[in-house]
Amino acid sequence: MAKRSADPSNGSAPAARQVPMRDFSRSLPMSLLRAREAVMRQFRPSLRQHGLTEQQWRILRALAAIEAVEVTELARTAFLLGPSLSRILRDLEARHLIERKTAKADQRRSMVSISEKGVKLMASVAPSSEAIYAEITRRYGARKLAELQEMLGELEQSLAGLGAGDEAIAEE
Amino acid sequence: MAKRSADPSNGSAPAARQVPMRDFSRSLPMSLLRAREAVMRQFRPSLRQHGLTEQQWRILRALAAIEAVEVTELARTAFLLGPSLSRILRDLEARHLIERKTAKADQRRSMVSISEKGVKLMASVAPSSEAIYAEITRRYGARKLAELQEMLGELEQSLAGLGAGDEAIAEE
DNA sequence: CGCATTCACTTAACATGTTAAGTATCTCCC
DNA sequence: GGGAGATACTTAACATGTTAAGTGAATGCG
Repeated sequence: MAKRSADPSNGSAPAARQVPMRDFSRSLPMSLLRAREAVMRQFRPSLRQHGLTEQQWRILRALAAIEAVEVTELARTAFLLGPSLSRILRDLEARHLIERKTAKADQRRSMVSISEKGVKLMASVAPSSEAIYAEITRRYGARKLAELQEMLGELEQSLAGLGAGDEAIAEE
Repeated sequence: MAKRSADPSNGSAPAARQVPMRDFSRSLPMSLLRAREAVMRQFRPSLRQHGLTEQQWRILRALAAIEAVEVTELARTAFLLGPSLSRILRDLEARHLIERKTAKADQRRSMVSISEKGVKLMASVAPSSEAIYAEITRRYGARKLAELQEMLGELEQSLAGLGAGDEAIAEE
């Protein structure tokens, strides 16, 4: 349908087809990207209705289960880089959805926690969020979903030691 | 190690644990996000050495296999939103890695193609990129990788009809 | 023909991703 | 106890993600 015929009538066709590679659209990164987007597309409308972005929601969820965390650990939990987290925390604090106070023992650290208002917001979002997750599980199959997550985890594991490129491994 | 004990000495512990939900870190979106990041972390150093971002590389790869495409179709192929693509094309054109000319039949459309310089750049990146992909395949297992991609594709499929939230489905 | 709609982008504006640099605090060792 | 280095963030700067609005060119229809 969307197939494009060669159309040799093009007067000055530039270079192409010179670098043979795997079919791009079937690469692992693209598969992961598309799959994740297909999933997140389901959640975004509901979050948006409540004035939350995906990342803000991640932060609130990470905070909901604990009393307080340091920013660094929160970054690890919510899988955000420090600078992103720093900005988002500033905004969430301005909206009074979280609270921050510097640790007594170490003035460098600041402990972050969810506020009452944040808890209430979460409570208003959670039902719809759970419903969407349930629908995804229903469509894809609970067993298959668990298997997929298992395989994703193993993929992570198998790449764990491969480093960020310039860090020479120290233990051998 | 990183386990945090309750520490009841906290004078004014704010709200927490109020909204029971699935363990956040095991959610499907997070699994997909972490897996993709684990994969892309392998590729980024090599791309960066050649002055390319992940998205610029996606665009060049999408262009390498064809003579020319419209921007809209390129957006679909490279899985980028129009505005992102528009900016990146502007930059790639300024670097003479791609070429653009407006279609004869329809002045609105512009046909994008990779340039000679772009082809050469791709040729210099491709070997390392293929090597990395091969190493990932080796570590994870070729069969398992194919299976994973199959499952990711099925996940996409099973969510295909679920729409962007506000579009009423017409066929039932 | 004329004009409202649609279409194919591009711009704009704001949030986040990403790397590098800055700042304040803490630790350790002399 | 004092200064070098490490730590825990925060800022800065630039690229991309994301939605909405803008622009110019086709299309359709009265």
